[in-house]
Amino acid sequence: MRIATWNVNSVGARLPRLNEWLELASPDVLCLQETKCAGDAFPGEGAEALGYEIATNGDGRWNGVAILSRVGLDDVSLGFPGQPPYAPPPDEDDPALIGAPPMVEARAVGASCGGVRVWSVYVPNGRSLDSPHYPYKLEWLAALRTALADEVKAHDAFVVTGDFNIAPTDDDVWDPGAFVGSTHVTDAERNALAELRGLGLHDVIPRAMKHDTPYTYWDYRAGMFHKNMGMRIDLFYATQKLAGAVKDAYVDRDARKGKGPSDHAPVVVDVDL
DNA sequence: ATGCCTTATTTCATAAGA
Repeated sequence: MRIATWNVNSVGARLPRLNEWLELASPDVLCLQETKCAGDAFPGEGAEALGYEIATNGDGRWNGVAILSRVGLDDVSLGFPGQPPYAPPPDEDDPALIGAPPMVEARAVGASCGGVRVWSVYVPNGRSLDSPHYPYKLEWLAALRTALADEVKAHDAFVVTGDFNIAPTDDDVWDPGAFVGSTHVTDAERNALAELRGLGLHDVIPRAMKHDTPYTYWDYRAGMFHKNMGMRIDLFYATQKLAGAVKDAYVDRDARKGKGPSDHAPVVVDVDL
């Protein structure tokens, strides 16, 4: 069984690359993040023609997650119990936003696929350490851990995967010095990952395919992909049952090349259950 | 080696991404 995750940075803009990649890599389950489309607007005809069922959770312009599966798609959860809304402080300069209800964003979708409980997550970015988005990120991760505790107990074969927007160690960024004072590398964020692992989840680290650095994201700007100035922020956290069944795991950096790529590469994990 | 930013929208400018 092949399970993959990919932040596509808009499924609409990435549609030709996505459908091409589905045929090429032929995953049984594909978790998507940053689909950037409403749930009922997901352009899934190409995937369905290849035999995939699709579960989507979408907001529209931002966020958006999905699971594509050709090995069954049951017990779909849009978001998780207790998922906190994003509620920034009122913006005095924008009266239209004052009094707007806080919004639970489309950042998580769960489903049971071929005997594996799968969650596709897009963790909030955090933006900067002094932004309200940063405590939101930490709160979101704490709530995710609480919600998944029961799921991990209930499913031997379990994985939560996607764009965590956290580099687990300094080895997971090209230059730790460039991140001093930034999000994605703080002790608080890394502790949140450690808390998740504390549920009994294992970080399945993929092969890099090149450079011995299994980065999954490279900024579009300044040729950073070509200089291998990247980060490993797309993670695959699996129970022992699933992690112990892994036969191969790799970053498909070829998908980061060529015309119209996402800024993230897919992570592909092969398991023999 | 595979190319020097991209996305959707409040569109010819902006916010967000990480």
